[in-house]
Amino acid sequence: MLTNELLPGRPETSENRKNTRIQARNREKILEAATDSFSLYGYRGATLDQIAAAADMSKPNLLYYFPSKEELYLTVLRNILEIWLTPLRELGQQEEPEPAISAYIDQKMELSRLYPAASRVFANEIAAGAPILKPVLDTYLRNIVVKQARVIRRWIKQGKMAAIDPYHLLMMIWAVTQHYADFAVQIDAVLGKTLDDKKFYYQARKNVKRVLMRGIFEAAAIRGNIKRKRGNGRRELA
Amino acid sequence: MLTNELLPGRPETSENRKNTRIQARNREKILEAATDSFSLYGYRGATLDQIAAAADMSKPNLLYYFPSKEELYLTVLRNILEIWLTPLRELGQQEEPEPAISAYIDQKMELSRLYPAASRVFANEIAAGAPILKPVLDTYLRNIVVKQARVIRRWIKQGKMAAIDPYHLLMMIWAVTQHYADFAVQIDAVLGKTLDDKKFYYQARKNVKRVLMRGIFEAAAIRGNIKRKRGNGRRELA
DNA sequence: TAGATATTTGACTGTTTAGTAAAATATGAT
DNA sequence: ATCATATTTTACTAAACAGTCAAATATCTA
Repeated sequence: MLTNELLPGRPETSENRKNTRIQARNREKILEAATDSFSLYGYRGATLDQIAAAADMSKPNLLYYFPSKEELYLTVLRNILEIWLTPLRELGQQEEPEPAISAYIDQKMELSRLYPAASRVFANEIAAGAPILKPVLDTYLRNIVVKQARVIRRWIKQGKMAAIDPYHLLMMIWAVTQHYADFAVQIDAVLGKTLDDKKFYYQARKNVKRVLMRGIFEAAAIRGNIKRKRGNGRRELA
Repeated sequence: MLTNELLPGRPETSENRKNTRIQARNREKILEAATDSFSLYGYRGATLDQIAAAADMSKPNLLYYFPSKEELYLTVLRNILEIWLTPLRELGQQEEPEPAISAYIDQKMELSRLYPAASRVFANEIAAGAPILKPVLDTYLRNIVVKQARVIRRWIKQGKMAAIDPYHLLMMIWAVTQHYADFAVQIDAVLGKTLDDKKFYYQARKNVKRVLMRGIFEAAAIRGNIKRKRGNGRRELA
């Protein structure tokens, strides 16, 4: 697993993990309960008593599977990172920007639908100053983003999309798609809908893509950019 | 103050608040420290000891000004609501959509720049299931949003903007603008910049508006919408 | 079925938490 | 300066917290 190296603590290996059915089932139950608790209350606000109760076992039993609250949190974060980074790595591997960005938005929306609690754990970790993830963001995430930004910049130079700064473009996509998970309660309060509602999910995705894709690929903007870009030699965008 | 009625607890009145200079100064110091703490750790994760230390006073002294942790949190939330709802109320009061939405995005970006910690407290409250704000979201926020959505729908019918569902449109604006506050640490880790950097702030705003405004006001999309809308009598958008 | 090992739990510890009580100190008006 | 009142602090409580320990129970293998 790639993310094993990205975070401290003792990752799962065949040596320190007993591979019984009970182990697998209970670890899964605990991780689910922990993701929910951390997503609601953050690392400090979540309690092992509560997580243990939600996983239907005693606290010492939970600590039999995860030696400490921090180790449990690290495991949750590792899983989230794995899920979150995969689509981003694939973004720049495609030839044409339109299907690439369209697919990326689809994937991010799907993640918000499938793992809303995980999204909130991530958001919480960032809001808390990323005490655990900071080193990963500084190095690993940064590298991926820089790489994807280069690809996007090439697409812009080729006149295939509007001259949007790649970094802000990526952040906008993250912001909009993750919003549906992170602010699900607010959306539910105002509209009475969540992404679990299929119709609402498709409607959200359609509107998001309509605005973003038009904003990025509007013909006039692309032509205008090429003309302007010819005039000066600056590499900096936006 | 409008938001006094929106949340429970004892709001500030001239009767229960002594209007001395010391009161005003210390209450302000406490609210600043509390906003920081709540933004980092959420309601449950924040501690009065820490807040008191950050405000340079003993915990009992803090409790002299705010009778409980919850009352302190309520006061912080009340301030945030006041700041956050004002621009939204003004959005639909203008005649033309383009300057209205443009100004709204500007205002939201400005709030993210000026009050990033407040933005994170709000995000945290929502992520935690909005235990306090739920009633406000269900009624007050919902009413404002429904009202603004009606105005936006009228603009669309008049062919002044593309047929984006007003609710999703508002959420996209919230998502993108608040992202710069809520994920400031991530942005700083990847780009080495925050909204405190003036150049970065203007660059962020320019790119955000470029994508969103084009997505909403692209000429072809608006014309296309009018033609389509003429064909059928459906009111539902998107 | 017996023995070894894996799993689970009740009872506990030391620490941190929100909040209290009462006394000490500072401030402002006369 | 004096007194009433406002502010601050020290010492405390009860509950909640992460984590330990040893004993009890379940499961698996021979």
